[in-house]
Amino acid sequence: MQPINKRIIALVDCNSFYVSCERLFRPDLAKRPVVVLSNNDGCIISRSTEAKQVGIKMGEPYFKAKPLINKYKVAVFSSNYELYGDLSRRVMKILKNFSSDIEFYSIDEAFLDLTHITMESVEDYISKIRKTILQWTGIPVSIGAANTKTLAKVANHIAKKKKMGIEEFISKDQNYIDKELKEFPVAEVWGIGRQLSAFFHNNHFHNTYQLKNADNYWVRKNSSVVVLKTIHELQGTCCFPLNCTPTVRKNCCVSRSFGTSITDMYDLQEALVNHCITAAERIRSEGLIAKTIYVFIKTSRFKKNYLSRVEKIDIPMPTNNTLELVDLAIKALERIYSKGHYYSKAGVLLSGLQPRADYTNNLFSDLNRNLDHLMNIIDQTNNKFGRGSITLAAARHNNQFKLRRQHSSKIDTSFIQRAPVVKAG
DNA sequence: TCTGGGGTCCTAGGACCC
DNA sequence: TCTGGGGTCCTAGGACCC
Repeated sequence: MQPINKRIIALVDCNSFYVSCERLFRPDLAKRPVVVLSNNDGCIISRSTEAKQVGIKMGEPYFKAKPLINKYKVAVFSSNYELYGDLSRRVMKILKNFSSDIEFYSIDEAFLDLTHITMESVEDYISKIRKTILQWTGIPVSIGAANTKTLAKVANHIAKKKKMGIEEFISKDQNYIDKELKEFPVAEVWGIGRQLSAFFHNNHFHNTYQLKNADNYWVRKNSSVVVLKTIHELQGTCCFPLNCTPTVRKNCCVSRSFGTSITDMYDLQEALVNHCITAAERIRSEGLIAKTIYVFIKTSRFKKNYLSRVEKIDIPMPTNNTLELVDLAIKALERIYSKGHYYSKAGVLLSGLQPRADYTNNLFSDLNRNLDHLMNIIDQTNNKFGRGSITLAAARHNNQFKLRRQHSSKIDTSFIQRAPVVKAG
């Protein structure tokens, strides 16, 4: 029996999003291979189709990919999150016009509930979405539509290979979908990563159609409940509903690798203070307070004598106050620091987050009121005059920690001073 | 020389309690 | 002193996602 009112879910995914953002201001790169690098110009995190075709792999370290990059004259960009964030907001804003039920899944992806569209008009509708985004922002997207998120993901993968950039399973019969699933590698299913695909491969599941028909009991016994849900989703039963109201996050982590490794505790302290300031600002902007703070430092895991240390401190009175958090972070660092190691990364994780408004004040809460007020003033000032206009002395800026960012386009479409200049005539 | 950063959820195992 | 069963909570580690 067919369930009544089967959902129609579309997945809109921006093609090679970071690369597409950079290309907006570099039309000369439209047909050339392009890659975007992670922080510190470390790894390749976005590739144009042409870059994929010449064999550059996702996540590959930049220095390892350099021979190919030179050989094929690949254009290289450092990541520019101000630009990507702004373009993402523009794309999402357009999507809201097409459905009010929308889950913003990542910087370049969103699930839309299109149940209000008739089955017959789904193809036209998603095609219209695609054209509108391309016309209004210049960003190419692929769209897949199906009854469940997992199938919409499959459809999206197929859409990526089609010229029109769309694929829908809504008006198609089961034979059509099964035929596509037989061609679809298990490793590409949403929720099946490296370990699980190896596991299924070893157990003779070679395509997604076979996975879809796997024995439930066997799967539950030998794998996890998440995989079982994934299989139900492949069969067309919704197990991962759309999450349209953003939930309060549970953690906030700020960490960076250093441009060059450091040994001195006060250098580590300076980096951690900066991360702590960022993390505190972030949770304040979301109206949250933290119950626990973790501080971690580590040496390079690619070198000998890898060292990774973490210290957890439970905060007696949950807070989002920079001064208190920085104080705790410094204490934590003093406990875990040991001399003579070359540290390559440090970070702060604020955990047990809860809305400030939900927290019941106690006898000592009044003590914090002045500090809260101070934080408000600092946040307002920094919003108005730019980040870091007011900061802590302990966050003094040392160039040593500056990220390597040698290939940045430096364009920021949300900040007029950094908009590109066009000269006429 | 050079190897990102930020999330979520599940599971197993230990501590503790009745 | 030893023993059983059942429950909760926490944590670390693993797997996944983008």
